[in-house]
Formats: sequence, C-alpha cells, structure tokens
Amino acid sequence: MTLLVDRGVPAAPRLTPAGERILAAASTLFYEQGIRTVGVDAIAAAADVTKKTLYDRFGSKDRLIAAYLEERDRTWHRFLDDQLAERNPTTPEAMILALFAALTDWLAGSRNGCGFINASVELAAPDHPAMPVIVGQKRWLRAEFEAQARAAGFADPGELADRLLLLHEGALVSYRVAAMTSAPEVAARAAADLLAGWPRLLRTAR
Amino acid sequence: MTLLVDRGVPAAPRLTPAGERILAAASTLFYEQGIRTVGVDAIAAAADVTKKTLYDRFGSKDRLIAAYLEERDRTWHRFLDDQLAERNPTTPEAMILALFAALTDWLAGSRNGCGFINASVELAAPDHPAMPVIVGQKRWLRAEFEAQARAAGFADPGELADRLLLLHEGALVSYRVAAMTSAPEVAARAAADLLAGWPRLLRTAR
DNA sequence: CAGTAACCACACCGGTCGGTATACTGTCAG
DNA sequence: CTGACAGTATACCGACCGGTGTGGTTACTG
Repeated sequence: MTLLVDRGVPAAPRLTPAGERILAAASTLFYEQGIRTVGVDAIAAAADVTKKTLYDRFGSKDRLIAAYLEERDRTWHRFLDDQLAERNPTTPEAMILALFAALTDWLAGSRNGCGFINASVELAAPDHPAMPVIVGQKRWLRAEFEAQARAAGFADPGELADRLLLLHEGALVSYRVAAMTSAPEVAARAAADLLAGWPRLLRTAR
Repeated sequence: MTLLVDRGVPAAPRLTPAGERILAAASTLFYEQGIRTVGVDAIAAAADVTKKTLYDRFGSKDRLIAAYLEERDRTWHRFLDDQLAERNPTTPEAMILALFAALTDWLAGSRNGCGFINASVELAAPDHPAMPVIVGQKRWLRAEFEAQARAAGFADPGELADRLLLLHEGALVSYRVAAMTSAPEVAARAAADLLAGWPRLLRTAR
C-alpha cells in the first residue's frame, strides 16, 4: 500500500549554506518557543549569521515563517514515508491505522504539539503567506483518509474521513493543551474501533 | 439530569465600573484578535480608561489575561447551563450528547475557535498565571464526561471520556485551523455513534 | 581579469511594547 | 471635615520589534 493523495508541498528550494542554517535555526526556535516570541535577531544569532543575510535570503519574517512551515511539512511527509516503510501496511484500513500509529512517534518528546495548529493560532491573519501551507497540510490528511476509506470500500468515506480527522487533531491539541500524554494512543484505539464498526459497501463501489 | 462535576472556577470578583469595562474590552479584543496582538493601550482605549486605571485594577497584562480566561470560563459554564435547561436531557447519555449539541451553538459565528486553546498556544510559558485556568477547563470537561459515563453504566468510563474529549477538542481546532465549519456536527454524530456502540456494565456498577 | 553572489560587521530607523510617575478631580462614608 | 478610593490626563521609561543602509571581504566563474 502507498499513500494515495499527492502532497501539494513544493520541493525544497535550493538554499545557500547560510540560508540552510537560518532555516534550521528558525525551525527549532519557532517550534520550541513560538513564532511571535522569537525575533529575527535571535534567529540570526542562533544561525551565526547577520540580519542582513537573513533578509537577503528570505525577504521578511513572514516569508521565513512560511518557509519554516513548508520545511516542516516536508519533514512530516518524510517521517510518514519512513514510518509506513517500517510498518508496511497491506490494506487501506491498516494504512489509516498506521497513520495514527505514526502520530505517537511524531509527538514523542515534543511537548508543543502540532506546529501547524500553533502557527495558525499565532498568525491569525487569514491572508498571511503561511496560511495556505497550514490548511493544505490538514486538507491533505483529510483527503488521504478519504481516499484510503474509499479504497477500503467503506460507506460514506467523506464522513469517515471527517471523524478520523477530528480524532487526529483532537489528539494533537489535547496532547499539548491538556497535557494528555496518552492522547495519540487513545486516538489510535478510537480509530481502530471506528473502522471496525464502520459499514461497508456491498461491492457496489462507484 | 444535572452536571455532576464541580467547576473549579472562582466566583466573579467584584469589579469597579471601570474594571468591568476593561475586562469586557479585553475579552472581546483578546478573543477576536489574539492575546499577543492586542496591547494594553488598545484595551485601555477601547474601555475608555487610562492605562493607569488598568494597572491599578489588574496589576499586569498577564493577570488581566488570567482574568479574561476566568471570565470566559464562567461565561461558558453559564452558556452550558442555559443550553442544558433548554434541551433538558433526562439520561446521562443524553447529557453527554447535549454537551456536543451545545458545541455547535457555542461556535456559531465565532470563527476563532476555542479561546482557551488559542491562549494556551499564545502564552506557551507553562508557568503563566493563566495556565491553570486553561487546563482546568479541559480537565473539567473530561471529568464531566467520565462522571456521566459512569452514571450511565458504561464500561471503562475513563477511556470513553478520553475519546469524547478528543472528538470535542478536535472539532474546536478543526473548526478554526482547517476552516471545517461542519466540525461540531460531525463530532456530535461521532459521539452519538460512540455511545451507541459502547459496552455497558451488567448492573455491577461500583 | 572582471564580475557577481554570498557573506560579514555594524550602525541605524521608526514604531510599539509593557509598565511607571506625577499631579489633579470627583465621590462618598465615617 | 476628612480621608480613602476611583478615576482622569499626560508624559515618560527602557527594551525590543521588524527592517534598512553602508561598506567591505571572500570565493567562485566566465
């Protein structure tokens, strides 16, 4: 089994060595401390680079934020590829559950939950250049759930995908906000039961 | 049926007229635009009050933030009381579903999702004076779910409460981050199915 | 050799942030 | 009458914010 839905993520842009360091520093600082908390000076200092270089490479803090989220999206997809290669699910149902299993490992030792949810809250402005990356990530996951559900022959794959998404996002946010460390495991169990009880189409798949 | 778990929210403090205006202005501004975006000057201006008065009443922005969240918690509980009085559920199961039904109305026309989740992300610092209010709100909801599940005679009420909480929080966050306007209705349907299929204790309730 | 991209060092900008200081006015209870 | 309290008005603070400008150095490349 493979993932079915194309990730809309643009390929990694070519960066100069200093550009790489800036993006790496920004990624850890933004995720660990929050986007608004971290100033460009702190990023430049952590990357051992002058602010001038930072602005030559990325143009503005907002565009650096967008680059950070695109990078994080690529990292997440690479992580999923690795996880799926390990677990090697053989059915669409197993693929969905593998995505939930991967969530546990993804969150392990992070404490700050989902960088995309956090960014969405911190940026707020709907026209921020990073917003498409954020909603794109969530829409991809939902679309992948739906595609797998359809491939599995489940009835009403759209509704099933919606419910899976709620469990997934609920785990991410409860893990952080409510300090519910067991959240990903709970979500995985809930997803498994959800699939087990979901009605199937009687070979009349469209 | 009534709610079973005591809300840990302190009663509303007595405020001077100017204090009330400050808290009201802060509440709408913080929720609408975000905590970090809104400065104390903007709050003082909106409340038609000098900054001096604001600091005389609340001491610091951080304590004003905590007061805002406590106020929002009280407002939410009053809202729940009203909703439950309207729907008047007669069983613990109906009570749980009424809480999900209330979620739809709570989110209607807000667009910014859950003020507590947002605040948790924006504040980040675990020792912020507002953090106990945030996790307290989430812990109350989970405890209430568990108490109702136990009263209904469901097996493993802790696990059931965890799953209900994930659906609830997932709806809140997907509504905002993924612009999923149907999220609360999806959560309500998922909760109903979850309860319908959940095993019961055979009159051996402790 | 000339040109150019990538970088450094550093100084500077206007604006906003949370928070404080000073001085004065109205109101109301003991 | 007299405080104490709630409030006004205004000016100010240092720190930090995102962002720009100048000028110089290295290294690769046509």
